[in-house]
Amino acid sequence: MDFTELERGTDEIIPAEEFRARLTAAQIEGRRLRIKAGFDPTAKDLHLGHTLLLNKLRAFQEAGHEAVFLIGDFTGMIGDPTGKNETRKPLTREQVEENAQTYKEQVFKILDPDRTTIEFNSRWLDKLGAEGMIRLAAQHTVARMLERDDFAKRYAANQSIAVHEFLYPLLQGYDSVALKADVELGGTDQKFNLLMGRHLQANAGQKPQCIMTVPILEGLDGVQKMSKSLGNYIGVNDAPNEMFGKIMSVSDTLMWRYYELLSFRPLAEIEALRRSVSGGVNPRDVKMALGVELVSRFHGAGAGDEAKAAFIAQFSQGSLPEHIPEIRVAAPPGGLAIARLLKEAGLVASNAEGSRLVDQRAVRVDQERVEDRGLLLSPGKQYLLQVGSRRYARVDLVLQA
RNA sequence: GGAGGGAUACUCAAGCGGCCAACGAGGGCAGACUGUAAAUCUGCUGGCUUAACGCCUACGGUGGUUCGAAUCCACCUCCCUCCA
Repeated sequence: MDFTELERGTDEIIPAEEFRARLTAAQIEGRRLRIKAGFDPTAKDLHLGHTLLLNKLRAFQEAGHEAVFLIGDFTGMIGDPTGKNETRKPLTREQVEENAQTYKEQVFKILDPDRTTIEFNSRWLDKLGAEGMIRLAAQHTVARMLERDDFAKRYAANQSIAVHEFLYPLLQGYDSVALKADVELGGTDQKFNLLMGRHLQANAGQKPQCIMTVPILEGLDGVQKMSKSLGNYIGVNDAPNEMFGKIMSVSDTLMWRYYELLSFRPLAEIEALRRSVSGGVNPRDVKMALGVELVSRFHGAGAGDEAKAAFIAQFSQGSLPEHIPEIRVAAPPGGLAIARLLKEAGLVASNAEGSRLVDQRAVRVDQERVEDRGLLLSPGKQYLLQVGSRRYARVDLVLQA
């Protein structure tokens, strides 16, 4: 039996031998395994980091197994403390449900809807009750809980750990018991939680799940993990040109990481690209190819090439972007100061920032660099505003009523 | 329950009566150079204002001392450590 496709791009499989044995046995018996991957609906949008897990889930799906896309609507109200050095503020049930809804639309860009089971963990956790919770908590010790990396660090650094944060891994583990999961997928930072599932399943008399971890995808900065709150993410729902642009802004080093983890190209092909770059090919072009692949994946065939063309036109040839937001702004008869206009147009956050940027020679009106922060623009005309190379607006300056 | 330490801007972190809108670092933004890359150099990084060394808001919260407080005092909230 060939495991390469399922095991590609994973970090750890525990226990590795059992994993293979289980797959083989399932095949022989003609049985489907339940593959669980949980998502925390604490954010509205999925980004490429999440797709690593989804891609993997899909691989299992294609191998004929049952993919369980678990939405942690109950646990989302706690918020997984993983990687955070502070307690998250709990979400309300409404927020969680709203986010869960948008998740569904996004995941089916990757998963096959007909072969995906969507579950919400409130289904069983709501019923658990205080008694159940206590019984669950009794199955683990504080000392072992503190083995978890981020708890250990926070404890050592004199940072607070709220008691309810200990419940998160327990509840996530209990999900595996409730689902009788055969395999659970998660990021490497989830290892502790995933192992908890094994522990609780064993206590419940179930065969403990195998766990598979996938690497954490670095964000655009190349250092911290991709996350919306850090603003270094590429969203599944990002517009094609924006998605392409973000990929192009990634460093050359990080580009290879993205190739490794996000591209569906065979590893041999990626290796060939790498050789071509050391042989003198411009890495920019290789990066564009990645952009085309990813944009097409999320926006349909052809979308990638269009985004590439738009990118070249705007940034390589310096022409204006296709879609420039148009805004109408009212001005007094004597004219409106440039900084204020930038603020009204939403290009800067405050008048002070607008003035600073003018001083920094970052502002253009009708393609002309503005040198004077005292510039007044008179009403009755349309102006093209630019701040830096990325912020644009076309403004209709009308006479104030 | 007792004793002690701490809370400063996006983050870390100085400041301990006026020279503090607050050192420094990181991050971010912008300019130069480029491939919207990296590296590097430079500038900016509270708001408002007809721009000035003007006004307003800001150093966990509330009060107080003082001509003047991030800086001193009291109480409160939260965090951490040790003891019980």
